[in-house]
Amino acid sequence: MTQTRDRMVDAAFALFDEQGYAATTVEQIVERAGVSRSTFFRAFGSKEDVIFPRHDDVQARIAARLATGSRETLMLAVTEAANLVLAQYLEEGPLARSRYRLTRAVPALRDREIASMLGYQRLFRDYVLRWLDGPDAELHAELFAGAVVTAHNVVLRRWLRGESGEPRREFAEAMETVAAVRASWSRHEAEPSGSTVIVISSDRSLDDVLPAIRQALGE
Amino acid sequence: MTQTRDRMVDAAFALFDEQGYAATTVEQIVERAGVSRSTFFRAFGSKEDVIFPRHDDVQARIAARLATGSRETLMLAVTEAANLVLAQYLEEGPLARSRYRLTRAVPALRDREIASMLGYQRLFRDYVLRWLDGPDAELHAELFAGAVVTAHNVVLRRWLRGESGEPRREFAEAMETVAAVRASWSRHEAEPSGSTVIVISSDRSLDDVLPAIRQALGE
DNA sequence: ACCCCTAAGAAACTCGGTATCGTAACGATG
DNA sequence: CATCGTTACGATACCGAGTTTCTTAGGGGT
Repeated sequence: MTQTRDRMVDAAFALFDEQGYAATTVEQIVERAGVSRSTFFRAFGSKEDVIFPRHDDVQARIAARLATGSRETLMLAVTEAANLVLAQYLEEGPLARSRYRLTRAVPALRDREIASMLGYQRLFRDYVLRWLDGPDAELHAELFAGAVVTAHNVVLRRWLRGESGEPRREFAEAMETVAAVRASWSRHEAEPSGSTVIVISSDRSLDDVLPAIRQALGE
Repeated sequence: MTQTRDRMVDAAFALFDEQGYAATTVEQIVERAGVSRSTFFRAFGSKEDVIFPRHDDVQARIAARLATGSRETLMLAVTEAANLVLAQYLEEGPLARSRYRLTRAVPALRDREIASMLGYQRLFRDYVLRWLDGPDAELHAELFAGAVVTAHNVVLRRWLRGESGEPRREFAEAMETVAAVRASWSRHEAEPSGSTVIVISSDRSLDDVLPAIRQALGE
């Protein structure tokens, strides 16, 4: 039953809040939840896993979302996949906040969460790599996936700390920065023609130079 | 003594190679090294730590390198700091290769290594953040630090797999890509004047449009 | 010869995690 | 209705990592 699972999660978080993570034994958790030790380890596998009860879910949902898509919808697919992660945290509400307190206090749990984020990042990277080519495809895929996860984490942490009221919008904005990053190299690998990025130095101001360029392009 | 430490490291890696990580007990390691269990845990703290014997060293050396520097030498400082990590691995030689095999095979160790890399990344981020400002400083610092570590890891993994003969040069090249990424947003926060990045779409070819732009700028 | 400090060993204990076996509930099938 | 397989849970015993505490040996300085 998923009920007993929830009871264990609740008992665990409550005890972690009261006594701290290390000071709480699995014994105490299962006692409060009214189940046996066997049941706990069957459900979670480890004491750490009870902190991230929906991790497998999210991983599966991301994989499902990324299973579709094409080269053109790459950015959209990854953005939506990252949104799945964000949505999961937002949905958890107070539970996510409790976890944040725990992961701030206990290095082992922080590492655990980082590792799970890196799991998502690997999914993104592998997906992106399917649609990239060229000698630096590996580097580009890795940088892009890393940037997406980083953008997500920055926004997520702001929300967890209560500094953000509109995390979804903030994430969308952060992803625009990431998109700019990607644009800075994406042209080098598969010039689709019709559009070009140029970087030039000039000591004239933007307002001064822009009309001249528009005119040159329009000519 | 650092000698007993080395003996334990050698014994541990040898046994991990022979029997695998999980199947090797600390008992067996200390027996082969000719020391007591107490000594092992005093030196390493955990069975996992023996895999990353120089981690604390590197962390300290990076912190020392980053202690100096200014806004202008930011990129140089971080590049050199990342080079310290790369140099440590290259110096370890076969030991680094053994560790790579282990971290590929044992998820717990892979997570452990990822966490240590993220430790470096945090150092980079905090350092970079000292020299950035603006509303998106946090995001930019995080993205930049992440990109540096990612670039390092891509090159390092290529070397660990034996696919790279010149990792130092490859890393320098990868850092050029990272520098380009940074350039794509660094202008937005502290316009130093005299130089501008412009992104424009046009259906004309680069060869066609470039002379026209040069002329417009030179006019 | 004395003291002090550090490195190492010994032994007992806690607790997370695994393996094995037993059993109650339940639906499908004959 | 009886039987069988499956699923979920409990009970017990065991392993091994990591901690704590106490003891011992060396080594260096006053």
